Amino acid sequence: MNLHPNPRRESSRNFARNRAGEVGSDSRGARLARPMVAVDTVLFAINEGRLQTYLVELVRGTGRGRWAFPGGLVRVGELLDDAARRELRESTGLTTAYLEQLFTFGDPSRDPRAHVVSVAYMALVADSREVGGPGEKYATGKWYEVTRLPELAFDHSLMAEYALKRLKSKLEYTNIAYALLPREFTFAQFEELYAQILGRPLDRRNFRRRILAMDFLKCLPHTRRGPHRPAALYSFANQSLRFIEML
Amino acid sequence: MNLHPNPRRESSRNFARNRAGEVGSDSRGARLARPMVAVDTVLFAINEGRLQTYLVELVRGTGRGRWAFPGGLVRVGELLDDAARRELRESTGLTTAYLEQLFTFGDPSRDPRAHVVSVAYMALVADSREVGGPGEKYATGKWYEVTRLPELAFDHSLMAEYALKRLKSKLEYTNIAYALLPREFTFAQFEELYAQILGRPLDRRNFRRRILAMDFLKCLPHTRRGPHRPAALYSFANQSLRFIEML
DNA sequence: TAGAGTAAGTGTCAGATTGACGCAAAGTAC
DNA sequence: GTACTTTGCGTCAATCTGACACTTACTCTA
Repeated sequence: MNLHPNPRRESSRNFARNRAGEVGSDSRGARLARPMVAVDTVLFAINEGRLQTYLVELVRGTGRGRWAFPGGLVRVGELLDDAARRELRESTGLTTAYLEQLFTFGDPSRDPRAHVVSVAYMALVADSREVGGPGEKYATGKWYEVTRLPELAFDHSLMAEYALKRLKSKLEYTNIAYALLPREFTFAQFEELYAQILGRPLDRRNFRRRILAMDFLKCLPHTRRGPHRPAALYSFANQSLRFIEML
Repeated sequence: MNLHPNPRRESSRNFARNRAGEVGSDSRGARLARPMVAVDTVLFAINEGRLQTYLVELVRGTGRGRWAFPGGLVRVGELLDDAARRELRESTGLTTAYLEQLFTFGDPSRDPRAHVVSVAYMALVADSREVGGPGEKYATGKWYEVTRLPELAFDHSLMAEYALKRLKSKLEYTNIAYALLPREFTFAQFEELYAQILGRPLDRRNFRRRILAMDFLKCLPHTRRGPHRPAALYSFANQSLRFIEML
């Protein structure tokens, strides 16, 4: 990050030739004999109390007609995070979302057409209605419950698994839930979110005690009124990722 | 992972052209306008009771004379893990080591010569004496204490930070220490390893209680004899990564 | 062979945390 | 005002954690 372009730099072209030579080049020539770099993003949201993820239907290439997470090639000069954000914007219209790098999948056979190294991301949004159409690149875009995904293209089911695992574990020791909830919410909503993602019921009283001890929620002065007893409203003290102190 | 090369695949060349067109191509032509993919490996070992990491001195290019973690470009058709293993073998002679993917660094300015996306790995060896010379590619190879690293090339100090953080946290909830210890060891060695990596002293009695409760060590029938009271010898029940049950 | 030196090995107690458990309060709808 | 539904809270027992110091077992040397 603290690197400055060197004034006496070699040209990119020469560098490519050097490095490719260095690693032993492919018969088709050094310039083509390189894997490509892509990003793919697993986008999560809670819809009607269910954890869902956004899939797009592929129109081109081998995966045609199959479902996948939105993604695409990284451009030269582009940050990985920016590439993920750009692809997400192009395929969902989202301009802001929580975004986190997950893992990089590089098996040369993961895409039958070419060696594409894909950096997988996880993204979170609070309101799936912010997500527009699938853009021009894909046929359809659709939310699926994470427990009922269709068959996915490439190695995207691995990515799904990985993303869910990461989300689960970050729920336990960070305030990451802020990215999946509206600005104000009841404790019941909050608890349902945890139960839904962790995939198991939680004891209401113990859960409340544990969460309030973590001290990242603040109780708002007003309440949500409805057919039953009014519910206190809460919001997050920080709308950015915080790690909970663990000993 | 469960993808098979498609018999009716497009040629790699066409695919590259399609995809590059799809993302909006660079002025110098689609084929060159792609980031390169590299791997870099942060290798750890305990030497004389200190956590150290292996650095190589760069001979070519901009970083010449500076220190860096061993790494290099990924070849077409090569798994990322294999690339990391290959580079590690070429620069240290190591044929086996614990290896784990850490994070992918893709800032286009991280290498002033070209846009190189680097997948960082962490590797662990039990005995640094297994590590031979730096191979042909580098001028020198040397072990440095993690607390006293020289200035590093590229963004490698970020990688170092990242690797150390990962190692610390995995110590807490896995048996990863097996990869840094000889087959048999005393409890004192084990404790020193933790204290060294975590960077803080541990209470011997509490630590022993906690570790033995995790139940991944087995006490061997023989002891290490020396000038003082004989020490019981231990070894790991599993020589592969296990996660400790946490509620 | 006895005493000094050194590292190994062990137990307790107080305070904090966790998990199991059920009932009263506050609204709306009829 | 009664029924219904959701919210919101407290206690107890068991477990876990962190602080804390002395005894044991061996070697070396005088």
